Amino acid sequence: MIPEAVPAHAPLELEHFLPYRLSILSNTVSQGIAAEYVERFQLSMTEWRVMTILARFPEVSAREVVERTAMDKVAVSRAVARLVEAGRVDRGTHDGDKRRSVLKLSDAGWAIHDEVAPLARAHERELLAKLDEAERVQLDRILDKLLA
Amino acid sequence: MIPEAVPAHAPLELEHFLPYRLSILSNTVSQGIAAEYVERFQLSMTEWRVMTILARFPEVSAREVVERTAMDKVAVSRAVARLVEAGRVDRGTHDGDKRRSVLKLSDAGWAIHDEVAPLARAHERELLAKLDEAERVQLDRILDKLLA
DNA sequence: CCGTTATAGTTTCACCTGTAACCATTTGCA
DNA sequence: TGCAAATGGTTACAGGTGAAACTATAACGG
Repeated sequence: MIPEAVPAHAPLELEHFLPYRLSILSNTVSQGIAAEYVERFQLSMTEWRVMTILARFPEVSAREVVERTAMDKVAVSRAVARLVEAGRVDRGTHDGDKRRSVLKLSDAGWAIHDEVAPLARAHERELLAKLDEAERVQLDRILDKLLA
Repeated sequence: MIPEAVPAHAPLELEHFLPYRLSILSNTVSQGIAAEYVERFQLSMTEWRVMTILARFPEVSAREVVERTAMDKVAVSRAVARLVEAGRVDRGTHDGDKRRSVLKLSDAGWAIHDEVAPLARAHERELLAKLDEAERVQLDRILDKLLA
């Protein structure tokens, strides 16, 4: 038996470690977009996410927002409270179930949405411009699988 | 001129919006891994990240950790402070530059590293198992490009 | 040399976040 | 019916986070 050298410890190589790379990429991208609206509209990232859901599915309850965004229910509750406070979202009560809220963008909310959405899309395009068409298709398929 | 209907507003479709999908995926994966060590070792995600850097690049300064992780310098400072406090990292001072710290894992730090690293790798394997070999190669190339 | 500027790292502050406990309402079933 | 369990949503608390200000040391330029 030849004596072994130091057992090596096998450190992770972060630069090839998928969860790490995803985290860096996601943070970079999201913060890049957020930088455009956080200051300009005093709008947090969670608030913006809620707004995008309300834009796409009007008259939903807070619970549906939670389901559709995978955000924490407390985070949604607070984001909605701030949006209502700021006059960007109208909150009503569901007929027949007084627990449920009914949320929708106000005119002011829509105005902000219509300014921010194109900025967000532009960022996405910029990101995707780094890939060729085949790669874009591949990425889409891969994300579908990983998110399933 | 035919009067237009409602101007449409063109809401983002989050479920096809790349930054959003990346964010969901990244959070799911990172939290899945963190769930394994946060409770068990009283170790935060930022502390673990610092440890992985120190495992791979012994004797670095806090600044180098910042550069390699894209983490905030304040976050690193605090994570290091807690790790030192817990006896998992030894902090020295650089010869010839008293501002710089010299960080490395202690034996206790290595022991934790050697337990957590395989768990992290197992999670990565589990995630990648959803893809076939061609897709894994594609994903790697795509991430290289997007992160460049 | 000596004063200005830059750098490594920490502290402070104001805010965001998740967990758990909570309140009000509704549902389910005995 | 009527009461326990479930559900929608908020509040309280105990951290975590980044920006900006601060301290100590080092580098630079006259």
